[in-house]
Amino acid sequence: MKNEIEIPCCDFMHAHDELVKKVNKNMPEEEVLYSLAELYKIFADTTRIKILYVLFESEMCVCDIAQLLNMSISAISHQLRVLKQGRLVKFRREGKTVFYSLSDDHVRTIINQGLEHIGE
Amino acid sequence: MKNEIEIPCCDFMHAHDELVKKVNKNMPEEEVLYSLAELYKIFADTTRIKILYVLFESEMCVCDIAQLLNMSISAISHQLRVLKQGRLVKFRREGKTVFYSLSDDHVRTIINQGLEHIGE
DNA sequence: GTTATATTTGAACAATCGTTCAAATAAGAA
DNA sequence: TTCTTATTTGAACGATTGTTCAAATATAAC
Repeated sequence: MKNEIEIPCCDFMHAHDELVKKVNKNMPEEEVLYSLAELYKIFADTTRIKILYVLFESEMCVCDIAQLLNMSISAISHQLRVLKQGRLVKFRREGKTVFYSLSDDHVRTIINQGLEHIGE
Repeated sequence: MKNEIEIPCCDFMHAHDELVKKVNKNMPEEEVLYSLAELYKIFADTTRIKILYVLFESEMCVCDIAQLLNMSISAISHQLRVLKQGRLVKFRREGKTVFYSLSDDHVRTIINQGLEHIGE
């Protein structure tokens, strides 16, 4: 069965006008929605979550993180770049070594809320 | 340059033993890490975030959501299934119509923390 | 039973993602 | 300079993802 143009299915909206207005008013800009989704994408991978857990304890260099997680330097470096771009970690160089650390506390809060949700 | 087996790169760990123990102690089980990543994957898409924002206001049927977001019924239904499987939304049937609503308040908290992070 | 409406589902598709591998930097030591 | 170490980067690969399309249910009305 084919839909008419513009009207996907229902003959009428169940939702009344006032509610529709309210939804449209509170819906964030497309740009904000995109940034939000991008942020959660960063948390949506076990390797990156592991890296964040490691950095909960202390700043650490790429090589130590790789050894702790038993993964290749390259894989960790690629993921640190993603975390860096999302402003979830910051870094400082000391000679040949680069030390990474958490950039703020939202990371802990978001992870803790996630844990609360799944631990029901 | 090729790595030795088991040792990815550094000649020594910068991190001392006590710290390594602490990291290993606080690292959640692989299963928990997987569930966490799965949860954030659900938030990692603008369409699903939009659906959640719509449901912040009121329970709503599939068709109304589709019209509000100007998307196909099928696309919305597929995403509602993902949200349902993640226990982020619940539903009730009323005749031919299925109404969806938020299943708990972690959703709002997680989205608000995300907004705080990007809004700096 | 048939018909119409609301929703779900499966297959297909392009697009995106995470890791590996190899090569390229960056910085200090010789 | 050359050598070694620590990290980054780009290309390639298979794996996963979101949407579309078409077909399948589910429920109510006739």
